[in-house]
Amino acid sequence: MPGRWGGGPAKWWHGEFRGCGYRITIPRQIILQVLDESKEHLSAEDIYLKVHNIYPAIGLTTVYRTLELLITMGLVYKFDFGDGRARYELSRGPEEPSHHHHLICTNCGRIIDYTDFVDEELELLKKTEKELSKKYNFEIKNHTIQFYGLCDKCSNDKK
Amino acid sequence: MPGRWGGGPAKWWHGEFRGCGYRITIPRQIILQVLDESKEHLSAEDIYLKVHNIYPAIGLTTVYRTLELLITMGLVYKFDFGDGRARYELSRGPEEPSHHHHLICTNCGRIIDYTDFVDEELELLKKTEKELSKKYNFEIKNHTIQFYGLCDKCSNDKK
DNA sequence: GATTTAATGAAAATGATTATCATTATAATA
DNA sequence: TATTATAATGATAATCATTTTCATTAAATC
Repeated sequence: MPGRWGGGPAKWWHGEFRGCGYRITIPRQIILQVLDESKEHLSAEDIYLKVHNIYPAIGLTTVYRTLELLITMGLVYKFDFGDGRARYELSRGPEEPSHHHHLICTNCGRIIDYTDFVDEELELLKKTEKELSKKYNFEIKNHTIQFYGLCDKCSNDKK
Repeated sequence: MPGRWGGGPAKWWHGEFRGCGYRITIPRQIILQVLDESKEHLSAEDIYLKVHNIYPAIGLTTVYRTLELLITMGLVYKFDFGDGRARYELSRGPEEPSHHHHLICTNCGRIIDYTDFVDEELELLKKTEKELSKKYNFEIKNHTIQFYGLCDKCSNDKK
C-alpha cells in the first residue's frame, strides 16, 4: 500500500528535480506537500511546524535550505510584507501559473490575494513594463504589486 | 555664524515635529540632513555611518528609533528589496511629493528609481485602486510596485 | 548490495533590529 | 536666565530570523 508520502504516484515536480540533478528526498517531498496543501502565505517557521507534524525528524535548517532551492528553481516565490519574516508560496501548480497580487492590512496583517486583475491593472503593467525596459534598458523578469491599507473589518473597527 | 546643523534657518520639517509634540534634537536634525543629502536607498547602518561622520556621539539605536518615528510621521518610507536589510528614503521634500517605484536588478542589486510616470499610468493606477477598494472593501492607503530583472550591465554580461 | 556524494540535522554563528535603563538635553516655566 | 519635567538618547544586552559549519545519513548510480 502506498504511504502518505512514500510510494505514491510521481508528482509533477519530480521531473524538475531530476532535470536539474537535484535529489528527491523525503524532506523536499514533504515541504512541497505542505506548500501545496496550504493556500496561505507561510513563513519558514510556519512551514517547519507543519512539516514537523508530518515528519518530526526534519529540521528548520532543511526547511530554509529547501525553500532557497525551490526559489532558484522558480517553484516558489518569496515575499516580504514588512513584518520581519519572509513568506513563501508555490509559484505554480503542475500546469497553471498562479501569479497574483496582494492587499495587505496594516492593522491586522491579513493578506488578500487576488488573481482577477482589473483591466486597468493589466494595462498598467503592460505599458509600464514596456516603457521601462525601453527607457532603462532593463530586462524585466518579474514584479510585485502590493497595496497597503485597512481591510473591511479593521476599517469598520476604527469607526 | 550659523553652523552646519546648529543655528541655520528653520527647516521645513520643524513645523511637523512641533505640531506632533516631538522635540527637535541634534540627532534628528542630522539624520534628516543625511537622508536629504543622499539620493540613494540607505540602510540603517549606512545612515548611521554617515551620521557618525558628522556627529560621532549618535548611536545606531537612535538611528533606528528616529527612522521609525519619521515613518510614523510619514516623512520616510521603508523598503525591502530582499537583501535582508531595510532601506529608507525621504518620502517628500518641503512641498513636492516624490513618490516613485523601483526597478531592482536581481543580479547586482542595483536599484533604479523612476518617477517619470506617464499621466496615463497614473490614471490607470488610480482606477485600479478604486476598483480594488470597491471589490474587496479595502481602504487603500499606499502601494509598492517593484519590477525585478536584469539591468543593462548585467544583461550584457550574461551574453 | 556497494559506492559516491548530495542532502541532512544539531548546534553555533551571524546580522539586523528591538528592549532596557540609567543618563542627558530639550522646551516650557518661573 | 535658572529651574524643572520629561522626552530623547546611548550603551548594553536581548531577540529573532536566517546562515554557516561539520559530522552523519541516505539518494542515485554502478
